[in-house]
Amino acid sequence: MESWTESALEQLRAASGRSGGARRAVVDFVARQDCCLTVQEIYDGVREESARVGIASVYRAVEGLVDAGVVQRVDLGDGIARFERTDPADHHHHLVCADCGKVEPFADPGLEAALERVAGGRGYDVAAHDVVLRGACEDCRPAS
Amino acid sequence: MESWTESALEQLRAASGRSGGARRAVVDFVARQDCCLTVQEIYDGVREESARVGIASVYRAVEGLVDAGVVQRVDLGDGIARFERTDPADHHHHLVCADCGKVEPFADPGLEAALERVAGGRGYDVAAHDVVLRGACEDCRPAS
DNA sequence: GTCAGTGCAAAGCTTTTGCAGCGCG
DNA sequence: CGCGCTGCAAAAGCTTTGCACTGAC
Repeated sequence: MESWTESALEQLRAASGRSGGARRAVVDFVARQDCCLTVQEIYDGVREESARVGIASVYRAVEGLVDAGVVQRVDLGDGIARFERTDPADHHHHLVCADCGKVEPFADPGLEAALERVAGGRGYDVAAHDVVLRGACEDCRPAS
Repeated sequence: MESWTESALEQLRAASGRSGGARRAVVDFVARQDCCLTVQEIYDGVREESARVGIASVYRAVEGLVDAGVVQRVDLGDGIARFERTDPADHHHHLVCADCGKVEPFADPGLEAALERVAGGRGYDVAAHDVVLRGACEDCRPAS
């Protein structure tokens, strides 16, 4: 399988012709994440390994990756944007604990099927969908 | 049917004992809306009919209404929070046009059923869910 | 060599907080 | 008639933009 990293860098290069160090560092870091991260988290993570990366470059890199379709934005309701790889092999949505803020990914074929059906039944040409479930996680639930 | 307005004001009063003019104006305005609105839109709308309402009071009123469960926050992916009535009789989700930004509500029983199934199958005690579909609306689609 | 990409800093948004005073209950 | 709600203004995030400079092609 072709690595997501290569594919992402290719997309960026196709879109603009170049790909500097910051973009490469962001792509490399995001490639190793399993779930969505805030820009601040990406910035911190990239800074820890590479260095001398401005947060503005992270925002710009992420924006380019979203436009290229290899990264998607996720809003969990706290007003901070999160981003994660668009990985067809690991399509998932998010469970957010209303109490402790924990975020867990989940996948459900039945849900996806229902979403496909909705998309097909409208005049809309649906390109993407997001689902966020909010509630109390196992740890927070017993604490009544 | 008991009006949503009365119920909302009751909830506010129960939570804090009082309900000043700004809160009443916000509740009254939101009660007449069919879909989600930004805080700025609520502020503008309330200012047009009532007057002398600070935007901070709109934020505070909305926060109280969300805590009371009569209003819910909706994130459509543009980084601006939207709010709408929690109306069990008109449960819906949102279609957002990636091109023109138009927002349309939609409802789908099959999707709701799938969501219930997902919620039931987890250790999570799911209290709410949001679904956002993104794509090109009928008006924007032909314009390739 | 050129010009997109970059880092820093400053500006722009939305949203929150401080505070004196009004007004609901 | 007390205490919470209110409006205004200032502050606090998150995000974007301006600008000179670097480095990829």
